[in-house]
Amino acid sequence: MRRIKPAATERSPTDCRDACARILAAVAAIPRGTVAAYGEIAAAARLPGRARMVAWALKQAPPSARIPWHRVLRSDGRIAFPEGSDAFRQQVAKLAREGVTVVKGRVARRNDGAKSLDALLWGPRRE
DNA sequence: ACCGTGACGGTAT
DNA sequence: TATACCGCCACGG
Repeated sequence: MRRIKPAATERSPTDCRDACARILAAVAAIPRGTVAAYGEIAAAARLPGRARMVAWALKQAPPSARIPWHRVLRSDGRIAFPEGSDAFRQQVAKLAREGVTVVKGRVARRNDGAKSLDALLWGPRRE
């Protein structure tokens, strides 16, 4: 596991060392072609209520870690970046390459699939 | 130590 | 459905 941050922040039980590792692992576990919400990842990383920390972890993660960050969306299925921004377009492109389409900043419902966004988005997750 | 700022989320309006 | 608020937590000024 790579060093996430210099010693400065590694002092409290809530610091990055373990939490961050779990977060990145959770994101890496999202199946290709599916997506998950920041809050979902936080919960999976045993950090309920700390969705913002997921965003932070992804931001500071080096590209070399190859984390599938594009599979992480807001709980309402919308892209977290401002529409039109570089990151926004990049995420849409990456998702499209996995068969996930985005309309107006929000992940589109699968034509024949689930009736609700949740069923589509989180469907692959075990029940 | 205080405070504003987020790749957030849930509830109320 | 779309906003507005407020709770959340780590960072940086």
